[in-house]
Formats: sequence, C-alpha cells, structure tokens
Amino acid sequence: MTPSPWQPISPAKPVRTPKEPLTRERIVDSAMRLMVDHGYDAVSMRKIAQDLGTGPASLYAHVANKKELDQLLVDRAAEQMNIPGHADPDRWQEQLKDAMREMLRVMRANPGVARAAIGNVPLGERALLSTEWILTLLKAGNLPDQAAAWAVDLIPLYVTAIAFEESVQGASGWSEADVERYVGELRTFFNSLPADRFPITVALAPALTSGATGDERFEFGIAVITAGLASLAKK
Amino acid sequence: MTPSPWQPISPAKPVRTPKEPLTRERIVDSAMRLMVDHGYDAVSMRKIAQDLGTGPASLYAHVANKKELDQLLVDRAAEQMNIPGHADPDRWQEQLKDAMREMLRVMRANPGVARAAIGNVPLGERALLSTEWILTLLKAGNLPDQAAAWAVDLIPLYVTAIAFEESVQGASGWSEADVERYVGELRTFFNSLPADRFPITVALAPALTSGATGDERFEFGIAVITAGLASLAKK
DNA sequence: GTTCGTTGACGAACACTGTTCTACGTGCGA
DNA sequence: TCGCACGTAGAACAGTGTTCGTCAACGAAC
Repeated sequence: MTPSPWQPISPAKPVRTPKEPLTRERIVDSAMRLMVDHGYDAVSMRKIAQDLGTGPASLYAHVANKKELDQLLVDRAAEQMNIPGHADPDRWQEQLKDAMREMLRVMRANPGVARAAIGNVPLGERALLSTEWILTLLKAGNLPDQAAAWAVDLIPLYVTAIAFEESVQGASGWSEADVERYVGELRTFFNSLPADRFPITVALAPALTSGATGDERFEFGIAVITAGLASLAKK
Repeated sequence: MTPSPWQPISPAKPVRTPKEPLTRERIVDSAMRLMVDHGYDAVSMRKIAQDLGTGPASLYAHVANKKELDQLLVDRAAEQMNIPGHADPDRWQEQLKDAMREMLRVMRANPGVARAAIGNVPLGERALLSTEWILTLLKAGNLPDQAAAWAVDLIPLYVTAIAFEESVQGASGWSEADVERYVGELRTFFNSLPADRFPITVALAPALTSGATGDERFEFGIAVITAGLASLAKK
C-alpha cells in the first residue's frame, strides 16, 4: 500500500535499527560505563537507554527493575576481585587484611558500587569465592564456626561503609582541595568548642582531623577488626 | 479601585492564612514525624509542605536543600541519646559497648536517620557530647591519641552501617516473616553450592544464615571492635 | 498618613526519576 | 503463507528536588 501523498513524507522512518540486539550483558556494560565515568547518580534507566540508542521501556524486557540492575552491577564489579591461592595459617591475619584491601580496591575502581552493594548480599560466583576465601582464612585462624560466619558479614560491611563514605564525597564533585578545606574548617570548629565541656575533643582536635583522606583510617579499621577477631580464636 | 465586574469574583481568596509562621523548627518537626511514621522515602519536600499546609517552595526560605534537612534530622535524632555520668576505668569496655548500643537504639527509634547520617559528621551539641563521652572512655582505656581519634570515627561508622542495613530491609516493607523466608532461601542456596569449590560455605550454611534478624550479629560486631581496640592500649 | 522596600509565602513550572501501558514491526514455527 | 509471540519503543503516570516570578503583609521613612 503506497502512502497517501498528503501524509508527511517519511514519518521519521523508524527503520528498525539493525543494530545488535539488546541483552542483559550490553545493559550492564553500559550501566557500568556510566557509573565509573559519572558516578552512581548518573546511572538512570533513561541514560542507559539513551546510551544504547533506545527507550527506557526496552530495558525492562531484560532487567526486572533498577534494584536488580544494581545487584548485577555489584556482581560485575566483584568479577574484578583477585583471590589468592591458598591460606597460610601462620599469616592468616595479614592475608585477611590483604583481602579487605582488595575489596576496597575494587570498590574504589567502581565508584558507586558501594552504594549499590550496601544491604545486599552479592551472590555472584566471584563474590562467593571471596566469601569462601575469607572463611578459609578465618578457619585457618582457628575461629569458631559462628564467629567466622558473623565475621564474614562484618568484614564486607565495614569495607562497604568506608567505600560508601568516600563515594558520597566523590559524588558531590569534591576535589581533594575541597576535602582539605572542609577538614580545616572542622579543625577550627573543634578548637573553638568550650574546653570545659569538651576537653578531650578540643585536645585531640589535630588527631581527629588527620588522615581523613588517606588510607591510614582504613588501615586502622582493618587492624582493629583483625585484632578483635584474633582474640576470639580457640586455643 | 473596585474590581471590574467581569473579572472572576473572589480569585480564590488566598486569605494569607493566619497560621503560625513557618520556621526551621516546624519543618524539622514535620519531617521527623513523617520519617518515624512512614520511613525515609516518605520524607519529600512536597510531603512536608503538604503536612504544613503550604507549597514546597516555601520550605526553601528556611532550609537550603534536602541535604541540609537530612543533617538537621540527624542532629534532632541525636538529641534523644542518653549519655551516662562518668567513666569507670575498670569497666571502660563494657561502657563503650553500652554507648554503641545506645547509638543503635536511637537509630532504630528513628528509622531512616541512618540513611541520612552515613557519610555526614553530625555536629549538633548532643552528638558532640557523645563523641566526647566515647573519647573519655577510650582514654580511660589508655589508648593512644591517634587510635582514640580514629576509633571515634570507626564506631559510629559501624553502628550506622548496621542501622542502615536494617532500614533498607524495613523500608521495603519486609515483615519479620519475609526476612525469615529470604534467609531460608539463602540457606538452601548455600547448601546447593558445589561442595568441592565452596566447602566451607556449604559446611557453615547454618551458621551463615543465623542471627540475621536479632541482636547477636550486632553484639558480635561490638565485641570484635572493643576487643580490637583494647589490644591497642598502651601498657 | 501614605508611600517604599524588604521579606516570607507559594503556585506554577522545569528537568529529572523509575515504571507501566500499549501499539507496532519483525522473525520464527506451523 | 499465515499467525503468533516476542522484543522494541513512544507516550504517559506519578513521583522527585529545585527555581522563578508574583503577590500580600509588615516595618520604616518621609
């Protein structure tokens, strides 16, 4: 049937783009790219669809909802985790710290993943291997079963919380100078407090505002957790 | 000048409601009420405005933006915190645990506050008193200055992360039965894993899925942190 | 006593968000 | 070749935070 001549010629020509079809894989690829480049808040169904040259509704044929997509992003990020060979019972504490550092490394490399990960147990294969690895280390350290089980929950919780905090600052577009300025203001604020009611806070003002940006704070945290866990070992 | 008769009579008569004027105080009151009753996601500028019988734009005369309001909510919640008398050097570890329990209690009583608190240092008076109190305990425990300073960052981070996790489940409208069902599924999932690649995960499946809802998990965390901190004490 | 300037209130609108409805075109099995 | 089912999307819905421009009310000044 030839189109009536008074119709607008070429009605936008949808052409049914012969591109490669949409897949979960491609959607996660695109979302991952957006998140790494522009932060978690930049990942919206519309942005992903636009990036793939389609409309937002198309995505829902492959992904149930945004939450499921978040979960997929966490699993994808977990793929980047390196898991070492085997446990050395004499060095289990150092190996445990290394595992936590590795978790933080991956989360830092994928800004926004922490926000997606908090409160969700990642169940991808690589994430499970990481869990298995940490459990191996804890058993090497002679921890009771229940302690090991709760520890394998505590450890990602702490690392994720640290990464999430960092990502909040990062997402606000804070440069390192901004953080430094903010910390400076915080220090003068602590110093300005009445010394009779807040004696220790005032006295420790320099310590309270040091290491906010570097890794020292994280190293302190994993040292405390590791030492605390070690104290629970069966003899 | 009398109005022209063809104009609409009585143009809605705004009457300039003689209610009590809008204040920061009243806005925070309303937001707090909404958050406690319906969770964090129910707190929007529109809902608050509606609750106060006005439009959303009016709020911006008293509050810079949503983020500032979040901060105000955190400060308001911190007001509910009980801070005991004075430190007993022989019982500093138990007192520290009590302080953490008190923080969690307040966060649980104000669902959603955790989400607003994460990544923001609360600087209200009561929050600062809490910081001072924890520092007092840590100094009573003979910790080095820098360790005490980082610990006073680590402790709220952990408690907030726990409360945040809980609030995520709570906000999804999960009943206790829902959580139990989910944990059950998780257990069967762990059990179904190939035992050759995930031996410990499979073996510990019961332990891994126990205590997800109760306080045991939290008690474990504060025990680990307290023990870890104690191991850093100067002799 | 009347004007003026400032201030707070607020309806409407902007640019977004996640999600759903529904129509449409294409490819595949019968 | 027909029919059907599935993937593709445009449009729309119900929200969100935030801003613009207007309008009424109040205190100060002339």
